[in-house]
Amino acid sequence: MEKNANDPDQKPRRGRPAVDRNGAGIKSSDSDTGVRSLNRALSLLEDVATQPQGAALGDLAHRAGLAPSTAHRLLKSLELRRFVTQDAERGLWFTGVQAFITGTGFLRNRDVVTIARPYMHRAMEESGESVNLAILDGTETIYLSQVESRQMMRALAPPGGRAPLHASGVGKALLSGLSQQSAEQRIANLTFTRYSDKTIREPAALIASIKQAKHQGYAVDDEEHAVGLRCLAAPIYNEFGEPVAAISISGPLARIEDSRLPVLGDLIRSIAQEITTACGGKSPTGWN
Amino acid sequence: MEKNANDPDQKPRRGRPAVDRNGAGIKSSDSDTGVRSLNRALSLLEDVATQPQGAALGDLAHRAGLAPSTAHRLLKSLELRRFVTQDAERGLWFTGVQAFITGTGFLRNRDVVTIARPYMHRAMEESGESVNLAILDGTETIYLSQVESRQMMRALAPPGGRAPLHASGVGKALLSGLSQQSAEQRIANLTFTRYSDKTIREPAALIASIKQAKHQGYAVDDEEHAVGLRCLAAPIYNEFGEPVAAISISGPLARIEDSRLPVLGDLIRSIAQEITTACGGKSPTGWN
DNA sequence: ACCGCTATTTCCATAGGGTGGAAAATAAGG
DNA sequence: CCTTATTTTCCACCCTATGGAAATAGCGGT
Repeated sequence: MEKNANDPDQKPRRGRPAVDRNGAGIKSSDSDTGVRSLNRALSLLEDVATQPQGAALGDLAHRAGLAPSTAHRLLKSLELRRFVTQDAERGLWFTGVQAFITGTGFLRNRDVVTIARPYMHRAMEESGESVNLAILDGTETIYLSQVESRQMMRALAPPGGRAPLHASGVGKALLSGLSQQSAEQRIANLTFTRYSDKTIREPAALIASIKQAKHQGYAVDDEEHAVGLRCLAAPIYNEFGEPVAAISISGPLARIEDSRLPVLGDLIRSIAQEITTACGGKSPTGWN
Repeated sequence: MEKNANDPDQKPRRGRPAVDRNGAGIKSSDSDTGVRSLNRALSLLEDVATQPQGAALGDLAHRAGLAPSTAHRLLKSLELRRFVTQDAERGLWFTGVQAFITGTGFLRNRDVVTIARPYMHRAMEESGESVNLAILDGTETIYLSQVESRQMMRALAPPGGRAPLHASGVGKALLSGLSQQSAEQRIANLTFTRYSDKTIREPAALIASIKQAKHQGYAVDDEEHAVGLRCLAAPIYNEFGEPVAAISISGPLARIEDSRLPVLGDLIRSIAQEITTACGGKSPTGWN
């Protein structure tokens, strides 16, 4: 994915060659490129999606820098296609089914999600904790699917959610799957946001942590993203030995004690290996 | 959801009242309502999402009834926001990350319970019997919500209550939604507690009953849990085709006669299907 | 109960922008 | 090498999205 975004060497395809109109690939905030009404509608759609409690027309219009009437027309148009829904009583706007259905089209391409599903179930059964699958996207990871633990208290990583590379099990696992060079390159672009006292806040420490992860085959997030939350993760490789996804087990500190770390670590590592094999992938051979 | 579509009794909200401009709530195919460019872009987006192998510009334009140049402009605009991605080598279009992220906003708001509610009401009205929603939890099912019948004598399944997998309509419906392998695995762990003369007490009989349920699309509990109580149930699936919940109609033997079984069975099956769709789920494709 | 106040929804004249045909550019096929 | 298929760009026209204003209706204070 995202081949156009970062690959400097793309094979030319048919047709008149595309030309980079705006200097860099910088995403202009709203105007100046693309179809205006579409851009605005997508802004509204994204905004609505980030408001679990529902969003009011006025606020949406204000945040998008639009006149209420314009925002209203676009929302009504989105509603017609079921991309958003309006609450009948309070008039608040929510994300609609069609947006979800369309969005999951993203998953159909990557059969990793489908293939991994039964393995994730098994990992949940064997560990008793929630199991997540995530992919790399720039300086973040994005959760694609989750199998929830049956415990009352359980970790939540809703599909579509994001996690930082430097402060998540899946993030460190994905980094550990890259070559040292690519990993350090990505690390150089990170902003080390602090989430807890234990959050890694400098490149050197992160690189050390990743080296250890690479050595033992799984990455550990020990309350680095949220207090009381521990997480063990391992990378899944494609046929080129590139990490395409990572799988993780996450649960409360109370249940994931020190003594269980090696056990669960080995579990997640071997399951990641199985998924890699099932997908037709292989672990990277060139160890650098 | 869809409160505006079928609920005849909506509370009026603030502002100028909405007026149904086009006679029925009929979704006009493409034009005549809404912002045109947005409609067209959403058509393209939906189309792209249904093409796991990627879609070519020409085909997309043709299917949407657009000039290639127009389709291209809209797609480029969607690409800018990462709602679609273009394969660098072959120029094919795929669903983008942002569509996925935005779409999952749908899950954060409205869960199965909320979405199912109006459908449960309808099922109650059409059947005259109590309607229940339950989820799978280990070797039991848990009732999440109920719409009570208006009859004097009616079945009660209070939210929070539990029912065994082998002796309840919802239990058997949930099992029928699993792959045969997972189902038999769970059945192996059951203790076949006896509730009535008709309670199924051995794995083979349960498997047979579930196979029939899978075949006809709904499960039947014929006084297997309580004497005089009959129950018809069907599974609700998530986006992975996994059964996440089941909906059931339950009432006294006196009212649910043999002749009504197929009728009510079809009712509950089709309503479960509707809820599945409304939740963004899909029936399992790979048959065991 | 009355009266602002605020928020949503509709309407409409305007002009800004989306549209589609055609041309340009390129790869694939014969 | 020439033709065909496909993508991408360009541009003048005219349709359509735009946003201010009006209409409608809760909400809250007095």
